[in-house]
Amino acid sequence: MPAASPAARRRSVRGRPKSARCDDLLEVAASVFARRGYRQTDVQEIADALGVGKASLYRRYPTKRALFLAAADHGMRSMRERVQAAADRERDPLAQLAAAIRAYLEHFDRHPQHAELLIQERAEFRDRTEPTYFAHRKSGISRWRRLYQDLIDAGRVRPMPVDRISDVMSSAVYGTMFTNFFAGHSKSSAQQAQDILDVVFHGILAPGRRAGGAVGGATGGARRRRR
Amino acid sequence: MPAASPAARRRSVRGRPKSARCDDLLEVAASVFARRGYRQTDVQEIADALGVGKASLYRRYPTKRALFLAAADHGMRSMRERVQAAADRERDPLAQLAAAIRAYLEHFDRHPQHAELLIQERAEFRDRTEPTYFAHRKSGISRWRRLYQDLIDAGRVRPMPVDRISDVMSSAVYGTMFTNFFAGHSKSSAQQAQDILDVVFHGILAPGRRAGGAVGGATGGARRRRR
Amino acid sequence: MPAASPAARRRSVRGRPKSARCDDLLEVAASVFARRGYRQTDVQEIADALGVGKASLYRRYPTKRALFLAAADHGMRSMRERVQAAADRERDPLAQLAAAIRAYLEHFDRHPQHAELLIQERAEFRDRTEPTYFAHRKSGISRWRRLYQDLIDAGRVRPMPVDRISDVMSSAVYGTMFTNFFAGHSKSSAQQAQDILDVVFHGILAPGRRAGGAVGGATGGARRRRR
Amino acid sequence: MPAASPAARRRSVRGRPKSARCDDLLEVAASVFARRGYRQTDVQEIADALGVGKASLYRRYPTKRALFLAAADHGMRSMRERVQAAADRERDPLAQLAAAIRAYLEHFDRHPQHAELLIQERAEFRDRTEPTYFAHRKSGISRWRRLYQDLIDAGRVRPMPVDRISDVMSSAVYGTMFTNFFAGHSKSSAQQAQDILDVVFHGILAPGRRAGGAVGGATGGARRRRR
DNA sequence: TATGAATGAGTGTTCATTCAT
DNA sequence: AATGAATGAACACTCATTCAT
Repeated sequence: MPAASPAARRRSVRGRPKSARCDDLLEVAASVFARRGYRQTDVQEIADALGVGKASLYRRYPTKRALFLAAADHGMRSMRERVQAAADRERDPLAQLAAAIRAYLEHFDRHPQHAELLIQERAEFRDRTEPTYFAHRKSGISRWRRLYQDLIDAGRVRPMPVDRISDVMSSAVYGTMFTNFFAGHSKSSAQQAQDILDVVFHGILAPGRRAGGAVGGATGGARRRRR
Repeated sequence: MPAASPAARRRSVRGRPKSARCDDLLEVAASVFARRGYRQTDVQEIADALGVGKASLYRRYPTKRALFLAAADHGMRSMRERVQAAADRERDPLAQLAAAIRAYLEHFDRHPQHAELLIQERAEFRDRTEPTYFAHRKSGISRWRRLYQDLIDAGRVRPMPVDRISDVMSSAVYGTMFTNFFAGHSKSSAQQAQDILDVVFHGILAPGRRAGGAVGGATGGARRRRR
Repeated sequence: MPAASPAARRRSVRGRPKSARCDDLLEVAASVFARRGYRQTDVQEIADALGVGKASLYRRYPTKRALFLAAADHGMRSMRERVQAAADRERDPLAQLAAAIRAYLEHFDRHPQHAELLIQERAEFRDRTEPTYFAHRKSGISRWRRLYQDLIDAGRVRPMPVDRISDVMSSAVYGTMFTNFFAGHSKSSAQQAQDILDVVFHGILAPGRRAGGAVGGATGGARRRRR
Repeated sequence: MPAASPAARRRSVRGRPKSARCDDLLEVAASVFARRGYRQTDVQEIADALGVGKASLYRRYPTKRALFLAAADHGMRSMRERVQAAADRERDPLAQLAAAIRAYLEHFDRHPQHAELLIQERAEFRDRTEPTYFAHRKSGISRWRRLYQDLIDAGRVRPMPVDRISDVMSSAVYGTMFTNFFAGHSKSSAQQAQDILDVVFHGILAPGRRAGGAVGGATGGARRRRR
């Protein structure tokens, strides 16, 4: 189908489910929102980028805000799918974890607009009951909590509250993503994933000195069971 | 005040003297910007909060943007001072690190508006060559890199690239701060600092299993098996 | 309307059709600008006078300045058309000249706002490369220069540089218009035209004394006696 | 007195009558108003140019408007003085007229800011009962009307209403001044004065054809008494 | 008196949203 | 249904004038 006119193209998909075109729409919207920022984005720009009239956009999404949030949700959903799929391709739990982190960093690396939208969302819609990202994170986190618990039960991970693992791991990954986004990459996503895992798996203290630390030790609920 | 020259003295009393305190001004501006968001904030609101005329603000800061950036810089500066001071109160390097992390998390806990401004800045001024936060971070990071190297030299931390420690630690702390900010606290800042240190110092793997991991091995290489 | 193609036809009815008449718009704008002055005129006032929204004006003219200049150009264009038409109705060259002057003065008499805009333009847009009036004047002057030359060739006008006739005539007419505008009329436009023509055609010196004047001699040179 | 400091200079004229410094002040104000336009001129700019505080200006002139009008009046007064003086230096009435026109054009040539202020005044203060220029003109015109009448009585100027001479002459001179101002000079002021006088004194029609004109002739009150 | 600081009232321009085809 | 025109509500910034030394 070489170079159909927009009108013809549109006609040719008549009857196709809306969702396909809707995905395109949200991708385009995400790009524009990310490139220009929410406030700087004129709805007309998105309409132009899509080759449709402005009012047609308003037909599908009642407000600019709704359009933006749909685009943000779409980005998060596609990220989660990618991460899930990457994890599912591995068998070993630790390998699953590694794959997930890699996939996560790589996703935002390849789709920085999705990271941008997280920022924009927070900046503009501080009132939203739950930010898109954390809504998704919460619903995705249980898989990993289960995984951590299984590893502890299997003796591969030392006994400790799964919350602690989960929180630190999430923060490290999340912080890396934002740092990349804000300040640019210094290393590849794969290398960054390696680094996180090396530190989180093995710690940084020299083996012989582990027990004696004045900090990070048994105090404050971080009571290590082993001595 | 060692006897100013008559001319200088006269100049100093010419006209109506300045009135408002500059630090207060930036604190108030930061609060309003954080509460309402950059775009939603009418400069008039800040003027009202200060009890001054809008034009008086424009006398000191030529644009809304300049006022905002001054407030953001002010917030970062005060955070850094607090963190430095906390670290300086400790003697042991690991204790310094712990104190710094605690102070960092506590600062943003007590002054969430400073975190908010980081978001707002990114959302509105994507073009700024270097975001405030990272400008400050870069200039503050060297202290910690030296500290990590000293710990390695002293045999207290196992040999590894200081970059790796620095990046993971920074990301974990930064990610925790943003998570707190976006999704609220589940634990106290002190506890969160403990958790980070426990994981980063000791790792999560059970001692017996450390060497054999298929992933997260100690090697620096990005030995990716797939792709 | 010879059967537009379906595509063109469809495009032509896309969206809400334009409504307001452009000439009316500029006439109204000219009146308001003239009545209140450029700076004192709030664009809203023009919109109100037209019964449209302010933003609708900005749709057609991107800035207040552009709107003003369009109104000024419109005024000059309509003046020139009127003058041309009046001259074209006459056959004899001298009668053409008389008709043109009369029409010119009458135009500004009936549309004083067009004179006002010339003043306003100069006052506000000193930087404009060429004032509207003189751009129009330059392009209209050649007709008259040719006419003067023909009259000299035909022996009806005494030999002299056409520039001199053209400059003095233009200035007299232009000065009369501005005087009327600033200070009000003391006579009808037709009478003023008569007066100018009487003086410029016949001079004021008594016939017998013509040759001997100490000043204003017929020579082209700037034979200044002093300085 | 080589290069006194502003303060010293000011001190050195203490006791001197106000008017001298007032003239300087108005000249400076005129320059700034002319260079930037009335609206674009910030009172601060004039204060800076004078090396005084803004409030000190407000002490002498209660409003920006009053300051401007004083500057405009000052410019007109100095023009009239110059023109009067030039005319007074001549003995022959026609030479007086010539000298006055030359002086007038030369004044605005050398002080274009005075022309600018006439424009600005009209643009900004349309409500002023009588524009500065015409107030001055009216009070200065009687001299010339008397002069024209004397010339008619003496038989040097053909019998005609003095109004007609006065109006056409004034308009030609006024129009030339504005044309120079708006569109730049094509000739020297002295040459322009010559041209005006040549045309107004001798007319442009060839001597033999004078009587027969279809226009500019005896109609409309312009009834030439001589045949 | 002379001054610089302070400010309130005013305005050009934008754009999300609605309307009329 | 689809579209471009129309628009009201909003807001950053200016500056003549006043105020407090």
